[in-house]
Formats: sequence, C-alpha cells, structure tokens
Amino acid sequence: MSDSVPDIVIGRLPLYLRALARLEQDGVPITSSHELGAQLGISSAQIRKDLSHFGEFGKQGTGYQVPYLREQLARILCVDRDWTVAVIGAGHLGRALAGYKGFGPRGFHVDVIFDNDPDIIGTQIGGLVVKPGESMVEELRARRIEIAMIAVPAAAAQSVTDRVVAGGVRAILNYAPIRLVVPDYVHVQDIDPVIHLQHMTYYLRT
Amino acid sequence: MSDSVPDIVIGRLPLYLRALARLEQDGVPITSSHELGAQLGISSAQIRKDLSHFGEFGKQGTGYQVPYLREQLARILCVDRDWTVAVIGAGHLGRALAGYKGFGPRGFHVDVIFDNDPDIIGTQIGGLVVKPGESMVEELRARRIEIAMIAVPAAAAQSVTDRVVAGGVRAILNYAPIRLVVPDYVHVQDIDPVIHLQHMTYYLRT
DNA sequence: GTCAATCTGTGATAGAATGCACAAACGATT
DNA sequence: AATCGTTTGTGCATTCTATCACAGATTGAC
Repeated sequence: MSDSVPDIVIGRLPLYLRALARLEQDGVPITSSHELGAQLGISSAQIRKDLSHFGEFGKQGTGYQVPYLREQLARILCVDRDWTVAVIGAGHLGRALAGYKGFGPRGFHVDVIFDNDPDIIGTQIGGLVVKPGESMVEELRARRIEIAMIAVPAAAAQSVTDRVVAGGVRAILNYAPIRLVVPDYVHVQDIDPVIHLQHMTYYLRT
Repeated sequence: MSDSVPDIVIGRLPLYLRALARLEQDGVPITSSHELGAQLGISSAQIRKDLSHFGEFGKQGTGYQVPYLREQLARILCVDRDWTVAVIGAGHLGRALAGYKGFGPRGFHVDVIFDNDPDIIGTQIGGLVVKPGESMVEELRARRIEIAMIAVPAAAAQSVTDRVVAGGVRAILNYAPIRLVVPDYVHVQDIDPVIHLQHMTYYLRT
C-alpha cells in the first residue's frame, strides 16, 4: 500500500466520498463495492482496487461500514479538517463562488475575496468585504489562506496567480481559460464549462 | 483515420481549440506541435497523434497554419455553429450561468431559464424571464433546446433530468453532485468544484 | 544546387489502467 | 457443524494510452 498512488485513483476518491456521504445521510449502515459502483457508474473491481492502495477497509461476505469508510476516505483526502479559501475576482463568477452554500458543509471556508475595481472594493458579498488586489499577498499570509479560487479574466490570471503563490497558497482552483504556470509544489485544477460543452458537441453530430 | 476516436482524445481537442483561438487573437499565423504543447503542458507527440485521428493538418518543416487548424478543430467538434442552451434552476448558480459572458462568444446561447419557486418565476435574469418548471418539456421542444445546464439541488436533479430528456435535450452539463441516469444517446458532463478541491487537498498533506 | 535545421505523421514500444476470476472469509440457515 | 450465498482483496490478462524515434518533407542560408 501507499507507494505513490496514481493520480487518477486520487481523482476518484472524492467521488467515493460523495457517494458514501449520501448513503450515510440516507441512514444506510453498510454498503458494497457493487452498490457504490452502480451508484457511480464505476466497476466494483475498480473501487476495490482503488481502496486497496490505502489498506483494507471492508469485511469479506459483508461489505463496508459506511461511516467507517467515509471517515477513512476523509482522512486519506485530508478533508477531516477545515480549509481556508480565498476568492480572487468579484465579478459574476467570484460572487457566485463566495455565495455558494456547498463549500462550507464540506469543509471549505471562503474567508476573503479580492478585486481591483475601485467601485467594487469595500462592498459586501455574502458577509465578506471585498479587499483590494494590492493587499493580496499580506492578507493571504495574515489569514493563512491555503486555497485560492481564481475567477478573473484570462489576461489577469497569470499575474494574479504569481501573487497568490507569493501569498503562500499551494492549491488553486482555476476558472480562467488558460494554463497557469506555477512552481512544482503548487497544485492547480482547472474548471472551464465551455471545454465540457465542446466535448459533448462532438457527439451531437447528425 | 476516423475509426471511433477514443473519448480521451476528444476531451483534449477543446484545449487545443482554446489555445489556437488565443494564438489567433494574438496574431500568430503559424504554430507547431511543440509550441502548442508547451502552452498546454502536453507533449508534442501527443498533439500530433491526436490530430492524426482526423487527417493531416500540418506541413512538415513548417508547422500548422493557426486559422486553418482552428477552423478544422471547430468543425470536428461541431462548434462551427451555434447551440441553444437552457439553464435549469435560478438560484445563485443558475443566475451566474445565465449571466456568464463567456458562453455567447464561443457559440453557446442561453435562451431560457427555469425554476419552481413562485417568487422567482417571472423575474428577469440577464434579459431572460424565468419560466416555471411545469412548462419545461413544451418550452424545450418549442425552442429546440439542444443542451441543458442543470443547477438544481441534488434531490431534484434526477427528476429534472428526466424532464429535460423528455424535452429532447441530448447533452447535459450537470452541476448537481449526483450521477444522473440518462438514456444511452444522452451525454452528461459533471462539474463539482468540491471534487476538484478534495483532489488537491490530498497532496497538501505536509 | 547543396546542406543544415526544422517539423510532421506514424510504426513500434513501453507503460498504465482496467476488468476478470478466484481463493479466502464471513454470516445466515438448517 | 455443514452448507449456501455473498463479498473482499488480488494475481493475471487484456485493453487502452503515451512516448519514442525516425523517414520523409519543407524552408532558408550560402
């Protein structure tokens, strides 16, 4: 076990965690790799093999205790604690992110939001006062921000990224439609809905 | 060429298209698989092989004509035309999607938005009047909507999906944190920022 | 015209991910 | 205690993916 687990496996763990949280909420005490797989559209063998990278969590003949496996996955993914998040950019997207109710319950707390527009700086968004971009590095450090969500235009994204990294952030959720250049120790995940749309339109031919 | 191209290859084409659009805007007339790869963090060989599934678009010794390759990729992905989109759910997320300026220029036009809340129905969002959920199937058909973006709570997502499919939609961008069950001919792409965040937190273990 | 430098497209190869299938283990039932 | 149905964890085979490396084509310099 635990000998540099493939990134593609890590990417599936949050899906397992989400399904388990759902089962737990529904009061299901025990599940199986088959049930999980059916719910996620993933083969049961794959789920068992993925989990085996980290240990043995089930019982033969029975399956998995839902709360126990959820706890273990949360521990593995390091989401058995809270994380501090900054939103960069207070346009439509930034405001939606700052106001999104789905982050808090899953342990991600938006503590601060930045923008460069003088008309927006100082206004309130979801209980947060918009801070000026110039104060970003100090603010990020002072508040011990660990994750940044970048919601600025493509043209500004790289320079904003450089400052976010200077502020000590090591994980970036990037909504800008460009590839960000970051040091090796910084992780980036990209979200661009248009990319997903174009992926689907390929199959809509005819 | 064209003998059932792997889906993973299709998924990269929008990235190539995005990079080419950027180069074209910057007035770069010619590029190479090396330059594209450097910009995207993908090996040049991979780009050449991906493109080779669809034909020969470059010239040896020279590279690729940016406008020509962009056109060809747009044609392959079927984004050399416009698409009609519906947003389902007029909460924070639905409103952000309906107001997002990044869809139109890339050929995706939000024509209608639905919600079930009587207080929201009839209000205006980004120039659109919110329609009631009951009228969904007829409205989707009447407007020939091709793509739906689902931005409703998890509990409502599956029943909404069933109606969207009944309305003739064959592609769904799903923001709800559950796996949607759809007929084979319907395509689904999921977006859940929390999944991406949890993917990164794994690596933030110190 | 010749040569060096460059770049594409692709066959071959190495590598990674997935699915299969079974031994071992467990609980329920008789 | 014996049996049956179920489920895990895993070695193995298969399939899928990515990379290597080179022939052939093109350009530009001299």
